[in-house]
Amino acid sequence: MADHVSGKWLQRAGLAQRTGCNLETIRYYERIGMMPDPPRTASGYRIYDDSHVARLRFILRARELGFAIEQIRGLLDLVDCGAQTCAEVKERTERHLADVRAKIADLRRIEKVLASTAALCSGDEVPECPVLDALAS
Amino acid sequence: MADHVSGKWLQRAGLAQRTGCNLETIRYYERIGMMPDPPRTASGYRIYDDSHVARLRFILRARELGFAIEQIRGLLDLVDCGAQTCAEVKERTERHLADVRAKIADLRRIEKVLASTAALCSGDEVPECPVLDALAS
DNA sequence: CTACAGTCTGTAGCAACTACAGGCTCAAGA
DNA sequence: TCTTGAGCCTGTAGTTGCTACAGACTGTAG
Repeated sequence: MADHVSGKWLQRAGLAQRTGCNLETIRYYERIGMMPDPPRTASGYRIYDDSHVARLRFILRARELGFAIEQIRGLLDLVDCGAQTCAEVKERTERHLADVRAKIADLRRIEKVLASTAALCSGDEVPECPVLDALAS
Repeated sequence: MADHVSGKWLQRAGLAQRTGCNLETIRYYERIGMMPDPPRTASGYRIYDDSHVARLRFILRARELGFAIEQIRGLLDLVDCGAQTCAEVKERTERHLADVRAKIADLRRIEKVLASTAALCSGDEVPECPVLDALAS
């Protein structure tokens, strides 16, 4: 049980540290089947290797780019089957990109309303407020 | 029990219809204390009037502008106490605006990465894909 | 030999809803 | 008058993506 110190394999904390992933999130990904059930030591401790590091990094990068868990699962399924094609992945990426752009558009609309309404505020210690008026109207 | 038809007061579905709010969401807002517990008919049906319509619209508008429930609760608390000042509301609005702008910045970073990576894709029926490479790297 | 850090499991909580199931009530048509 | 069906009631579970705990066990260092 000292090989995880010598670096031959990793325990959960090691995987977390190598990937920047939260400790509990690893277990969560295993539970929902994004990460495989890892082999165990005789006493039940999880054993990870570089393949786990790579897969978890893939998931985390995709999450950083805003892909939903189910979308990432889809990508991983493709790759796991060796069935991925650049055409398919590109299409999925562009669909996701469209979602991202829609969210940006939503937020920019919100930003405009907030900024223009707040700009009407006197900022004085008075009860009347254009922001409240806008919300109540 | 016919006054809600004549328009003197509203039942839950009427309030939902007047505000565009989902039926169940009304009950949810009552449960978490954003909306007051409404008076009831003898048989337990909720009774709403214009004050409920106004308050619910306030909440829904604020939600549309991305305010979190707790922020809205804060604004409503101010107003309910008559303690609101334009200065205070402006400050809260600008804090929220900063959050919105941060989210936009995040999404734009994501958008750039997605767009530039997808642009590298051949889109062909080949297994190699720049998007997958970027995620795996 | 004993601390104590690390791991294990199951479960509960977060935001902000949404959607049932199973039981009442009310108004309208036969 | 009776019945049908829509609408209301309550409690609870599901959603997404984690995060955090409690209580038990294990492994290592002093």
